[in-house]
Amino acid sequence: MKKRKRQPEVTRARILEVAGGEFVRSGYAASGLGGIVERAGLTKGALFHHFADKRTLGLAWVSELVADGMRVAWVDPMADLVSLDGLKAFCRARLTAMSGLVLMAAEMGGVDDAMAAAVEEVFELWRGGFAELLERGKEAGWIHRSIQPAVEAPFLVSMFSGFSIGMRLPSADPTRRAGLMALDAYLETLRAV
Amino acid sequence: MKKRKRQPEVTRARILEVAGGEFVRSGYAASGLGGIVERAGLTKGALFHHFADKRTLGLAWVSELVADGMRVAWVDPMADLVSLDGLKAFCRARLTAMSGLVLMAAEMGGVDDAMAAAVEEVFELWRGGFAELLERGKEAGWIHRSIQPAVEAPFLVSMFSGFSIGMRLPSADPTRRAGLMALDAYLETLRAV
DNA sequence: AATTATTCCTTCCGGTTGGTATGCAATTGG
DNA sequence: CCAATTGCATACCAACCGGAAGGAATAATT
Repeated sequence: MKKRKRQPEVTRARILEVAGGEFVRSGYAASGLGGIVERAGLTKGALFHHFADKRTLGLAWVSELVADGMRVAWVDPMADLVSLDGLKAFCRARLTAMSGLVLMAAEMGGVDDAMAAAVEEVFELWRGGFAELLERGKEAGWIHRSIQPAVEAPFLVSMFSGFSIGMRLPSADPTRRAGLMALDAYLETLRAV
Repeated sequence: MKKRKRQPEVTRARILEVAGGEFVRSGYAASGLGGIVERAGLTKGALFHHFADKRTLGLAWVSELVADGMRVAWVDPMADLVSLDGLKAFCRARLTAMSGLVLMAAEMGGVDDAMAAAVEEVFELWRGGFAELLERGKEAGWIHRSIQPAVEAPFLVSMFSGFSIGMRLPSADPTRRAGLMALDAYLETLRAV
């Protein structure tokens, strides 16, 4: 059982992971490639072998890791939700799970079109997940018939984006808790009568 | 009537304004001081005369211009709202008015404590404005009695933060419009019966 | 075994960044 | 009217940035 000494995809994944960590912590622009490769225990040579430039690295992170994270943290688990109370608990638990994506969205808005498009795709995944869930909930009878999934989904995504931002700030705990209460109250409006 | 050649506070205000524009467009980290003074038609000498360093500049922008903008764009006009329909129209019109603040919040979250605190203060202004408005609406009878202003306000602020992020992305128009429809529907739940 | 291609590292570079040192004109105070 | 201070510009710098070039090690192919 010999250990491979060159494992390209492992190295690539490692770079992506460390870079993503930096992006989430400090933002894209504030993250230096030097710091990234240092944390990864590599050098710039390795980085530039796997990624053409910083933009490509950021792009790969969004469309690979973040997109996967979206599926794993939101879209897939939603398939298991079978009640409004389940949805409420789920939302509460996942509140900040996408703060990296939201940060990227804020930063890339008017700066880099390709990046903004990649971010938008992940948001579309998110919205799609919610829409599908709501549709299922209507059929199963625990979401009110008057709810239009395609209308409510973008609203939900905006909301969770906003919460993700808020969680990055040093808000007082009562304020945070109040937000969660109101979130619950809103989700309650989706309930079938 | 001689024109003054040195107008310190005008210069200072100009720097703040231009810097803020850059921060909003590209983010704080991605905004270079060189570009800022160039756009302002000044030099670094002027900038560093008025501000100790980049952090101080950013801090001053948030706690002066952004805070004032919050009052002018949200808090003050809220005093004139006397109906839920008025509130709905107002919210629609102001959707993106604070995208700069939100961006700053996202970027500064875990990076700079002082900056995050300054941003948090502006968010607190925002929440306070909503809370006061809802309180007044309850007394005036166009907000439902069951609404707790201190609970709903943080939720509203999170929502609008999220919408501000979304507006920076190249989302399809139907998606945007759907979000607005759902926003209206949510605001409707605040109405007195 | 020899050759070739891939993977990763070392080293370096030009440009840009935030920031400083200094000089001098405009203003202000006495 | 003169000295002191303020307001801003010029010139400059060290550090860091993203990125290029090319060499060494490993894997694949023959």
